[in-house]
Amino acid sequence: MLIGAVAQQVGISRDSIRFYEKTGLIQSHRRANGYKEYSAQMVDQLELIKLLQQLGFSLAEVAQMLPMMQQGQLPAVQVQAVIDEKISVIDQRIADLQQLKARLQTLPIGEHCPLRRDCAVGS
Amino acid sequence: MLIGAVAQQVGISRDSIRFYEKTGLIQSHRRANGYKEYSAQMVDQLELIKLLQQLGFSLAEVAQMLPMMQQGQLPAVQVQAVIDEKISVIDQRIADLQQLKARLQTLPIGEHCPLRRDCAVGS
DNA sequence: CTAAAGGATGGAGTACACTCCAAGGTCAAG
DNA sequence: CTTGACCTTGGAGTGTACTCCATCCTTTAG
Repeated sequence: MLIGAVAQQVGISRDSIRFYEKTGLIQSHRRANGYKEYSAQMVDQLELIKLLQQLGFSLAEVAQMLPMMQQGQLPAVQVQAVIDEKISVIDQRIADLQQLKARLQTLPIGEHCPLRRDCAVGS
Repeated sequence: MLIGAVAQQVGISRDSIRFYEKTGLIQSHRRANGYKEYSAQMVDQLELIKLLQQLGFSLAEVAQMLPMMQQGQLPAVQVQAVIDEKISVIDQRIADLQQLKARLQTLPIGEHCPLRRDCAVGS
């Protein structure tokens, strides 16, 4: 596939893809005419990148996680350590989010106010 | 408290605090000498800001969430809608993180490789 | 009285992740 | 053989969130 098709399928811009390539996050090969050619797996890979980013990982972190996730078979011991570390980051983040959610849910929202003029509604 | 003490307690820079103030996220009042004075609650507030940011909310979003969270008594209906929206964002984020964690945990890490030369360990 | 440790301000600079633009090449359709 | 849609590169510009710097003011210790 060419860049435009990939961009459309993943739902990101061509410029983002070019940017990722420039920074070495992804690779492509060239057609005879100089156009970049992307495989179907690239769509998956870019979707993964997109997801990881939405979850708050920086591109540097994504670059670290990608090779672990995209391959079917993985090196070993040291990689497991990195994965464990990422998992604990994720666990912490989940815990924080749950705590935040609880905090939001238990806010005392009073019958107070609905339409009274002594009620200062922000906006 | 003065800015330095607050910064140290929260674990952020004075410049960050000044930046938050410049953008209207927080407020302080002045001492007679022109120095900014911060209350003890400001420490809590800044810790909340820090947490929300770590969870991936932008300062704009934090600005929207802060007034809801710091007050004891809240306006009402429309605010509840905003809170519900934030909670669903949080739920989605938790779900994604859990899925990602599962994906990381089920990666096929082979006995493959530990110290063989045909093993391409990234770095 | 002076020096050091803080505080204030304004403005420039930085890192990250794009985003936009200009100038030009490629290719299928009419 | 031109038009239009798509591709290329390089480089400039943007938004967010700081970070650093220079210059100046205030307060406390010696």
